[in-house]
Amino acid sequence: MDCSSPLDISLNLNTNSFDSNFPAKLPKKEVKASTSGGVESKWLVKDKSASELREELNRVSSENKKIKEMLATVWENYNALHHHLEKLQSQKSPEIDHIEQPTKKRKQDPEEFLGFPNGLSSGKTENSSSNQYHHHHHQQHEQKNQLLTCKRPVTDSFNKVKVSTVYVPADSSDTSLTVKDGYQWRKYGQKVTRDNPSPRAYFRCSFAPSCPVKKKVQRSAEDPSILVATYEGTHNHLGPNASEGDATTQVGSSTVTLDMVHGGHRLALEKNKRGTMQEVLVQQMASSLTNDSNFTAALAAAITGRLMEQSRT
DNA sequence: CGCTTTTGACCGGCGC
DNA sequence: GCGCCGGTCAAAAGCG
Repeated sequence: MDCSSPLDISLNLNTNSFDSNFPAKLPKKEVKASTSGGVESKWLVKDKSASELREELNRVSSENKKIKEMLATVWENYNALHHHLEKLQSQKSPEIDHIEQPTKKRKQDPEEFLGFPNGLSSGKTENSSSNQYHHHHHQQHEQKNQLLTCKRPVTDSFNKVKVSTVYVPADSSDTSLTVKDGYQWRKYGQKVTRDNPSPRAYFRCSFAPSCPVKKKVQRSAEDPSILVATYEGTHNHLGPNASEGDATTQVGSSTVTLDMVHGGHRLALEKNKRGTMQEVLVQQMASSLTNDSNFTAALAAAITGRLMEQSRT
């Protein structure tokens, strides 16, 4: 995994200062030293209003504590979800299909679509998908619809087309719907969908037709700074720049590896129907943390870094 | 000149 | 059957 990133994504939410006795213990001089610029002079000048400062410090530290707790909860939820998912995958549970949502809708909402049960592995080990492609994409299409609509009973074709969803932070001013993942893609269509003002781009692997993989990229309706890439199928060749199965995403100068295959902690935020509650919880927490998209992005990057760190140890 | 992207047309599934 | 919608096709334009 390539997680060396030029981007500074250290969890800079005062987690370094999460030492429980941080606020009480810290002498004012240290506070002064740890702050910078104009803020520093402010601290110096207001030396006499120490009680005010202490109050503010306490307030900030309690906020930090809350954030820390939230992150811990997110992490717990993530782990729980992850374990659950692994269990399901190992069992190849057939009943995964008929959980909730007996929706009569023709198609699921995009956000629901993102909660695709099969979404976790881009299938490095799965190569049966390539077999069916030369029957043409109709079959694939059928299977996909089968999956989407939950209309028919589960058959063993269920697992043939791997679908995974990857959330990639991207500059919201960047209108190009490109997610660099080490593979070469050829765009074959673009559509504006009903539930999302931003268009959806359709890509095929440039190795097509021998490689059946397709991807859809669309800006998240909720958070325009996030690109949602949906991969369908499995590459039957090695990627030109990346190890197979890893989606190495370059955002600006930073490189974030989105490992969708290995058992370790994944960076991609992926939804599972059974994990929807957790996901919603996470999102609510996230939105309650801030309305500032910059903060959100920084937080996401920070969490990503932490997850990566832990997954390596 | 060949490859890629753009974009309107077309197709098939689905709900009403 | 009709209209809506997502997905795909394919001709034209763009680009190196």
